Amino acid sequence: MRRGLERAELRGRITQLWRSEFALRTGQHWREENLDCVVGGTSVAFERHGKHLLWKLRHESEDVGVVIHLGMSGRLTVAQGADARAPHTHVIVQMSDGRELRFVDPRRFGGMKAARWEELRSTPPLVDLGVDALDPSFTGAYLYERAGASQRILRDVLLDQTIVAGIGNIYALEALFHARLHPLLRAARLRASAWERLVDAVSRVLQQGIRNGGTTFRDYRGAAGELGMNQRQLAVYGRAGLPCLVCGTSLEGFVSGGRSGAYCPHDQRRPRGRVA
DNA sequence: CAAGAATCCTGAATGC
DNA sequence: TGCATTCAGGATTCTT
Repeated sequence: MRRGLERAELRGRITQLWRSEFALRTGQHWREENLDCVVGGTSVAFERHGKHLLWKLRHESEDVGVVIHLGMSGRLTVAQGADARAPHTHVIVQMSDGRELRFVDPRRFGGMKAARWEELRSTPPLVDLGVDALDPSFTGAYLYERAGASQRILRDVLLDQTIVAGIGNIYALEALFHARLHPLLRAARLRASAWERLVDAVSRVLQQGIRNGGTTFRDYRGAAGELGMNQRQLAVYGRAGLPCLVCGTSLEGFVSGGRSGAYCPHDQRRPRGRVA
């Protein structure tokens, strides 16, 4: 998403902001959305930390930013002002060149908020996030330090954005498969070498996802509206009951914490048989 | 503390 | 065909 927006080269000035009558994510961090403060600003760059997109703007010699989270069904697209608005369009940022950045989100689990750049980086939700999953400082040693004593299952450790930011259910399950680790294994039972393996697998599945333009089951689209292709490469997510692509064993499904998952009972064995 | 459930929403798919 | 139920790339908040 970030790369697609960067490619769109939104270098003009923000002339106006339009919002639908519906709120996006409500809750502590998004309460003071302050979106109107971007009007008059000029786009500088799009950055990212985990699943949070950061739009950096210059406004009267001051750095201002917008944090965007797509939630489950959020989409950002760059459109011409005259283009028809998709259903569930909730925010439109109009640019001086006639283009618009549009936030479309049927379920409204996504969020947007604006503030001065430094404030944005030093307050929730950004300040609560762990290291980015693709940052070189995300290492086996780091994960061991943060989760090595935890009784939580590995899948949930990977989903905890305060430990490592940027991994969702799909990529967590895929990474565990590639690291040959059981998703329901308690974190405290892992050895140092396995943590390294897991970090390596996370990096590989995320980079593959980016190369393939994202994973589109239903809602995800790139900045130009294009579909992702990564759903074709998934080894375990959504494949419970189907044969493992490596060994042919029927993949096992599970539900934990209200979220479903799958793994190969042959390739992702539990070290000592006991599990969650 | 941490694990689990309920919650915020809509739409697609499935079941009867 | 129509209506009800279930489930979904997420995160927060409350309860146990």
